[in-house]
Amino acid sequence: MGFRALADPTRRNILQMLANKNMTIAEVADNFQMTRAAVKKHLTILHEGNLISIQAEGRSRLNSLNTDGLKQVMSWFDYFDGFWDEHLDTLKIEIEKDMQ
Amino acid sequence: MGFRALADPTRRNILQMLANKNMTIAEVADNFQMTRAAVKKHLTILHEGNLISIQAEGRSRLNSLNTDGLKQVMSWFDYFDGFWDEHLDTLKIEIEKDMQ
DNA sequence: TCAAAATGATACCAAACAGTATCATAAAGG
DNA sequence: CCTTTATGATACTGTTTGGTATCATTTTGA
Repeated sequence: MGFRALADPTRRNILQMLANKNMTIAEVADNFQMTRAAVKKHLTILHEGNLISIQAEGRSRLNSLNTDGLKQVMSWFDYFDGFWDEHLDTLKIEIEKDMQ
Repeated sequence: MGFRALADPTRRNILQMLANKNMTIAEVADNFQMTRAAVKKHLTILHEGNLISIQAEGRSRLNSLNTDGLKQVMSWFDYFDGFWDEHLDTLKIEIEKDMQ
């Protein structure tokens, strides 16, 4: 699953950047302190996690969000859909607060 | 963020188990091959990621899902809400397929 | 065609991680 | 009390990860 790709804050940051604009490796790297090679590794991991697409254009690679991959990760949480209704933890806490 | 806690498949598995039933450490460990100590480490990481709550009961610890933490992680994806509308990648692909 | 630009690839390192093994506590039950 | 049960804590190990440094490859433009 793409969850491993989401574990690193730099990679989550990259995804948010790519939501606003498709960027080459160099462009992405400009937004970080680390070397371009390190950024490229992150992009590779994001690609392996199906969270971004990489399109070759001449000598550069244009990175863009992979909608399907993101949605697929999000859909993991669907498993808990039934849970939200059954266990209203937050509500219970609020009620207990009121009773004090 | 709790994303790191979600990176490991064992931990995602544990969360799904806890969605059905609150369990002690030993109970959770019964569902895996690894040692109880290893499972407990995973539970600790899940707790640090605010994805589960641990309630002491006598000499045992009852682990349960932390609704708030889960929702918080899910809400990270809200950042991309606007993206789904603007970039209909999947739709575009389908149209291109039809035109062939 | 040659140098710069963009990336690929690889070796390397320190830190983090998953897991085991082992011993120490704490609480229940008899 | 004493033993069992459930957990805490720690040391140790192999692997992965995030990052750098370095060199190779490909494309572009003068």
